[in-house]
Amino acid sequence: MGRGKIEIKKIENATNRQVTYSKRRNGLFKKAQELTVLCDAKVSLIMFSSTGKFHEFLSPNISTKGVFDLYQKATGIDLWNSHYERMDENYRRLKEINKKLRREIRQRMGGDLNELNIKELQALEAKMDSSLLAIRERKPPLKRLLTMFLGTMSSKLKQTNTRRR
Amino acid sequence: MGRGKIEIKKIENATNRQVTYSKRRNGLFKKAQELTVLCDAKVSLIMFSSTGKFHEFLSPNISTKGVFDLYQKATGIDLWNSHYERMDENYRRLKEINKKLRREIRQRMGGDLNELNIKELQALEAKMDSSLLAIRERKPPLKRLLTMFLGTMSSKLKQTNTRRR
DNA sequence: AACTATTTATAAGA
DNA sequence: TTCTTATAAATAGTT
Repeated sequence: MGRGKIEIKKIENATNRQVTYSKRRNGLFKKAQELTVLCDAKVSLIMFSSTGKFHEFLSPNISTKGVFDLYQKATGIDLWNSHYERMDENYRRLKEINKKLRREIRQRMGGDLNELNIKELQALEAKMDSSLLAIRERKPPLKRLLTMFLGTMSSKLKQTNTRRR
Repeated sequence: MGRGKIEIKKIENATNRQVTYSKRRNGLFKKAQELTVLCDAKVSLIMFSSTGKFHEFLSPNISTKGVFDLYQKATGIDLWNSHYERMDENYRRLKEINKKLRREIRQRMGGDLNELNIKELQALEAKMDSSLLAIRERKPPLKRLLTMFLGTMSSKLKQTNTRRR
């Protein structure tokens, strides 16, 4: 639609490409706007030019985060999922490390201090287990789990260090 | 563009609205496709009809995740923000724990084994530092950092356990 | 889902 | 960039 028909292939001249991008971007935005109003639709249109310039259109009364959430519901692709999978994986790894540390401590040291450490570690593990249960139900941030784990670990170390002095 | 001019306002008749949505949606997708090819642009177009039906167009050689990452860079609105903040925070906490563990080991044990551990831990820490630098530049998954840390930790423990037997 | 009279978008030029 | 305008393309109303 113009003075001549054009083939749909990359415009090699960078200036022409830029001009066409600018014109057609406006056209696309206008169409998106019209669709939004005419059909009461939600539209998210995000574009990056070949030079990396960013432009977006977003229907009123929706946010990018909102689109993102709807997208996940619609596609079943949970972009946050890998996050929680990693959390689980890290939890298992921490637990494994925990076991090895406990074994190492048992091998290296004897006596009440060792026993106390084991008890503390067991209590920690129970805490982590229940915490993980809660997380699996409601998926709160990783932060909470690690804060709990590291906080307990930290105070344990402080105690044992103090005890030795 | 049609038999008559229309006003841009919500089409009240639900059937007409649906028909228009379908027609214009196809038009928008075609335009998005053409823009992608002509201008070598990256386009993400996500739409939800008034009845909640989902449709999307995505330029080849980009993912929805990729668009969101670019979106964040462009806008400064970081939807994954808390994720990476947590990663940084966890890194600092792990490093702190690391220091405490090293101090504890130094206090509890002496000899070559201890020196070796310190060297290994220092090497680990250097690895983590450079890894974190890379992460701050390119933001790869948390997994990579932790896998590196835990993997090294794990093999270190295996070595020290074996050495004792 | 097709058709087609019209409106709208836009390619090329200024 | 912005405007102009001849022409291509999209689509509103109809079948």
